[in-house]
Amino acid sequence: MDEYIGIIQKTPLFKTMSAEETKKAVEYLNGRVLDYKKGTYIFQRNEKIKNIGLVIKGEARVEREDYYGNRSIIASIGQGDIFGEVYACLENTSLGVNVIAVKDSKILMLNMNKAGLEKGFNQELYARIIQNLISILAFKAYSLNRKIEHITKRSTREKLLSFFSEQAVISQSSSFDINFNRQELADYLCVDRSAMSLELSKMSKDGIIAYNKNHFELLKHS
Amino acid sequence: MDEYIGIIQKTPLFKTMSAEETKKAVEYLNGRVLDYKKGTYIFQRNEKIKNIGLVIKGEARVEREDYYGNRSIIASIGQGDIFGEVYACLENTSLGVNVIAVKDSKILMLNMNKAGLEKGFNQELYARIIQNLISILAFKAYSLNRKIEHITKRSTREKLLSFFSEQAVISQSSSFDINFNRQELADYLCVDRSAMSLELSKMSKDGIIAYNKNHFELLKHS
DNA sequence: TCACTTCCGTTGTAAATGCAACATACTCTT
DNA sequence: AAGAGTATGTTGCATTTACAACGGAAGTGA
Repeated sequence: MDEYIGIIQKTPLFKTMSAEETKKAVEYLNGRVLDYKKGTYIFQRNEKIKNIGLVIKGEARVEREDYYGNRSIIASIGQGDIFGEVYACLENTSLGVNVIAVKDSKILMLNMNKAGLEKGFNQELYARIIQNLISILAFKAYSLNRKIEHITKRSTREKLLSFFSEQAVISQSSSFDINFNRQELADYLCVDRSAMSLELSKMSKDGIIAYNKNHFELLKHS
Repeated sequence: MDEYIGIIQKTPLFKTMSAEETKKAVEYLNGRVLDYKKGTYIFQRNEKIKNIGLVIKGEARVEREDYYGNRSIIASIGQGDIFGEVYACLENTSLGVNVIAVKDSKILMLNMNKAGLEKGFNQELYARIIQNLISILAFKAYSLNRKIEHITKRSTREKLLSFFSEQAVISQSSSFDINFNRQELADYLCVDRSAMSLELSKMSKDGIIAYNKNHFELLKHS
């Protein structure tokens, strides 16, 4: 276990913790490192999970299977990423997705039960873990909310303006850089890349925005 | 305060608690009932909030203001609903929306700081509040995730099938009732109601689904 | 410099969507 | 049963979008 502490420590769940504290925390949470062969299930649909997974080595994939058996990839999970935290915190909800190892992987399983508090563990440390968990969940809800706000806009132009407007507010300036390339931005906003490029051109012609590569500026209009 | 315990107790934050425990819990969380006149701000953009609000009486509205000053309504919050829980749990993120009283309102403000744990409060009770908070946040992330999965589908038909497929999986049956009427379903999936109705007809003609009012059935195809 | 790749913008076309307007069906009240 | 009001289905049309295909620009490595 000790050899992995470096990776473990970097995850948001153990934020603000020293290596020593992380080690203790992992112990509190009943941490166990499990090996999964490429192609095997880590979590399976309809399971009720109580553990959060943390990828120490390898890679996993979250897949959803619909009514017809069609599979679609929801997310890829690499080293240092955690998964299952939402379902592990929902007692009455069984997993709606499969998590599969796409390479031979080592996964740290952490039991997030409230049990820890009662067993005379270091309470201050436990409180920090819980605090971190809350931050992770809150940030997730926050991010998803922002995304939904953009993609619920009906037209490509509105989606772009919604996104740009947010960026402007965040950077407290009418001009800002974005972290997406065109394809990524199109995926994020759920539109076609070329259609988006076209719309960007139009918006520029209409004098609403100006841009150069990944630098954008909102021009004063309404 | 005591007169409101009935309302307070019903919120998810105090789930599984008796009236007596709820009273204690509110005390732990430094609960204060504040009055807001119609039209006044409860929370304002750029604030860093530490309190969760709970509507005891009246009604509030969450609004976002974009770069151009245009306002749009994000949500309405009525008696028994809580708000601000996501931002209150994010230390470094200031509020991106305004919360405004749309009627004269009484709001219970609850301080969710980790402070409680240290001050010799009833630990078991505190743990349950935290557990409830975690459940609320996890459920929020879960719900948003599901919605995003549906609305990121590119066509109306795919969105509908994504939604129906989930309903089928949930009810473990190919036929099920839905809780939305057409307009609500259209809003949820971010499509035009009439276009959606048309698509439903087509899907029925194509033999993919059968439906009557709010009862739907997925027919075996791929 | 020359291939090679990746990213981005442009064009044309077919298809999907939003929108408005109307028709029909259902619900509720009196 | 009548009538009002609401929910749902249908139609036609204008617009938007996705998709495919291409060309140019910029970056990379030999």
